Amino acid sequence: MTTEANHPVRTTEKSLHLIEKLRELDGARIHVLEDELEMTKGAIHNHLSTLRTHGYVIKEGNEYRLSLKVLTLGGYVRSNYSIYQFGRPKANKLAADTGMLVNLATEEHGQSVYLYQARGEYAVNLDTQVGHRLRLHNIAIGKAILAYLPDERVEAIVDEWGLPTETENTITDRETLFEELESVREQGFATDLEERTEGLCCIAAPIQPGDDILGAISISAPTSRLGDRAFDDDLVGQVKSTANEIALDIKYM
Amino acid sequence: MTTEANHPVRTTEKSLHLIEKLRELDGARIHVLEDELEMTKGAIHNHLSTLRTHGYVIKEGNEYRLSLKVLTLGGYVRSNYSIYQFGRPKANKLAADTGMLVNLATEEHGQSVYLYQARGEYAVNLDTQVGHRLRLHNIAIGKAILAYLPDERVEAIVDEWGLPTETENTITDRETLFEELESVREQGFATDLEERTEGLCCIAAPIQPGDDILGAISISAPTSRLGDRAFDDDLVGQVKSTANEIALDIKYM
DNA sequence: CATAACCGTTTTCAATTCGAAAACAGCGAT
DNA sequence: ATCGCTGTTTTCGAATTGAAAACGGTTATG
Repeated sequence: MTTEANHPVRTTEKSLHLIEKLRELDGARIHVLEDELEMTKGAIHNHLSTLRTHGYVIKEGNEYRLSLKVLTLGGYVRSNYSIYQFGRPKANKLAADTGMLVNLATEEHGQSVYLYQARGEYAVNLDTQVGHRLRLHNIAIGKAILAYLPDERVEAIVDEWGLPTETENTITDRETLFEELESVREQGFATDLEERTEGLCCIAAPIQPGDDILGAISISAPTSRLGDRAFDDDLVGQVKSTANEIALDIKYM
Repeated sequence: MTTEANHPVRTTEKSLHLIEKLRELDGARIHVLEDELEMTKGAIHNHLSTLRTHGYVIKEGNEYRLSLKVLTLGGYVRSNYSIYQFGRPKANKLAADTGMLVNLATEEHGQSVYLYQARGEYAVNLDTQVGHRLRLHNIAIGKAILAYLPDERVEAIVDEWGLPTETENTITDRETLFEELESVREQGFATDLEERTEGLCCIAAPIQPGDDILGAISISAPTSRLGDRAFDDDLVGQVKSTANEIALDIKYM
């Protein structure tokens, strides 16, 4: 899967590098960018002015930074995902019913991308936010997605992103991963037992209205809370049926 | 306030036009873009391939569309706003306490940009979403912001965006607007009584940790519900004190 | 089933445009 | 008042873009 343009537009690439760098540095002055990128200050100035004219960049004093235009754009893109449109109200309900943190995510470029979060009364505060991208192998949402992708796709994703260790519970070899995915398919849901974050567990179910997997929904909670309540409240059942409802809404929309 | 680059990078502008168009059309094929933009298909192909290499565009069959990379970027930009960082937990609490829809917004380019929404138990479903941009003159959040901007800034914003009618309650002349803003300053909060949307009312308070106004927080509810509960629950007081808490958190962070 | 129409991709090369370098201007510090 | 630092502007040679045409793959049509 090579995505090299065979006739790349170099000028556009320079602008994109500039955008990346502004993000990385949370804004910067021109002479700083001059050191970071291989461009002269005259060129940087031209690019930044152009991006500014079009509303992508804001200048405060001599500091340039990305504007909220990207947030606006991102909102538009997100609103086209049926899993977001139909999943949002269901995620709200699941959060209200369980009191937990509910996540809605899809797959892009072999990563999970968080589309929405709903917070119940006792929702944990996590490092994950809308737009964040995580690897798929060590989170419940990720494994719920991987389980319903073709094997060769999973192989390619593991090739690209690896199986890096995050906690002592992280799955780090392919064989174990494929066994796990098989058991996800048998059970219809995936779990994350402190595989990415110490003390945090998740339960996820796939959202699959047709042949293709569109994403997954999960609940996250501290290990103690999930352990206590998982069976009493049939949390697994709630997550699975929410995922099913979303899938049905999408299928017959 | 002219933001014309005096040496614009035309190639970058072409890519940006392409991005805008993809957003507008929610994705498109090359020959459609050829009709919409003044570019040949060869050029469009080069630009799209370049944007794709860098992850901004996705190709599905022969259809090109914007990827979630912009959502990711937008998330990073948003997380740099202190009003978001500190306002998010407070907005969650206000939503839980009042059961309503809570909005957090800032100003950019003379518009309001929604940074966050928190949903209480009885929150209305609205057309506003994170990232959306609205005019300032006919929403509570907007007037709460305008009231604490310098007069000449307000004038400039009205010059740029006008005071278009949305409902019969919309303020449409400058004099009334400035009177309203004066009363917002006296009272320390702003209201929207069906000025943008029939049947919807809002209460907003400014977030101003220092000399500059950073944004505002509001609650939205159907006219009937707000009317019933506004006085009983001292909703105005709750919104104002939440705004104050956020401002203090930011000031002494 | 053959053929045509259509459309995305590639190639070539002339015209455009970009940006390196240098000069300028504005601000802050000394 | 002067110097130094940086952002902006200008100029013009060099790099790159993209118009046009050819190609090739896919879908529609007779």
